[in-house]
Amino acid sequence: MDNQELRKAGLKVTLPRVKILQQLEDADGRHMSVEDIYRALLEAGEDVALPTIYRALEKFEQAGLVESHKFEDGPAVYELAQDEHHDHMFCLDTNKVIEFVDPEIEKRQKMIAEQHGYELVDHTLVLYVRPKKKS
Amino acid sequence: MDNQELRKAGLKVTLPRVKILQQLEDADGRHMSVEDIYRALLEAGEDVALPTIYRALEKFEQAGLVESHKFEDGPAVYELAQDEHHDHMFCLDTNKVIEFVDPEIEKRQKMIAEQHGYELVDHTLVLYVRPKKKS
DNA sequence: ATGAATGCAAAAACTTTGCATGACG
DNA sequence: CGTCATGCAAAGTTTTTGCATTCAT
Repeated sequence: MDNQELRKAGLKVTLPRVKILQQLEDADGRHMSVEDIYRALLEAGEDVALPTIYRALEKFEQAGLVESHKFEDGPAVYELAQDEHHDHMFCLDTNKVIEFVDPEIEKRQKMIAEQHGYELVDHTLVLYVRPKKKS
Repeated sequence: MDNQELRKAGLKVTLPRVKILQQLEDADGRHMSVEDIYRALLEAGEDVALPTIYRALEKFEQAGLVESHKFEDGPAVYELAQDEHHDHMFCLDTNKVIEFVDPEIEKRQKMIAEQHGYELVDHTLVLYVRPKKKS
């Protein structure tokens, strides 16, 4: 099943790639770092080298299968690409990541870029938040 | 004059700190990496160690004197803190950085955080753009 | 068979830390 | 003077690269 995804993306189907993709699927929305994937595979008895994971994810991203993000400091994290674009909210207390979309914000970004004579290629928007304290 | 800024911020006024702050002032809006500052100081005949620059900027940022940003990959870049908050547009062709503010986007960010039960502490918004191609 | 992917080791890029010395207040 | 900043060297973290071997098609 992953094989189809990879093949469809024009990527050679190898065991490491299938396993890495599976990890992201099993993560079911949670964002994983390369290290996370590496350790998860180790525990599953699969021994995949770190550079392989970096290279696979790079390919996956180029193919549009996954997206990477960098929150605050720390390593890049990866998630399966979803149908609709979304931005992220990062909770500074719990490190929890929440996804959201705001059509109005999206629209204005495009508008602002164009007002400056540019074409909007991509954007990153991360809201750093804390649980609202009840007063 | 920088001395006042530093003193006012409760920071000990040392030669390296003054020189570093000067570089950011001379940069006049352009964002500088630690390496940029380091080399600029070297060329100016000032010999300041890299860790000193990192540590000084860390202090400056805590004191609200400077802001740091990370665009795509590459090193963190620093700029003098300005009165009003702003976001950034990063040109993928020229690496030029353009600053902008959109009150509507600001408002909606806050709203979205609150709708999810959070308090908006900070945010990063970077538009990655390319010069509009004339068709 | 051929080109691409892997694994290993090594390096690169950026940043931080430990510790002895020196400077600010 | 006591404390904090500095410089140096070394290490830490994350990511990339070179190269020989293996694998997919």
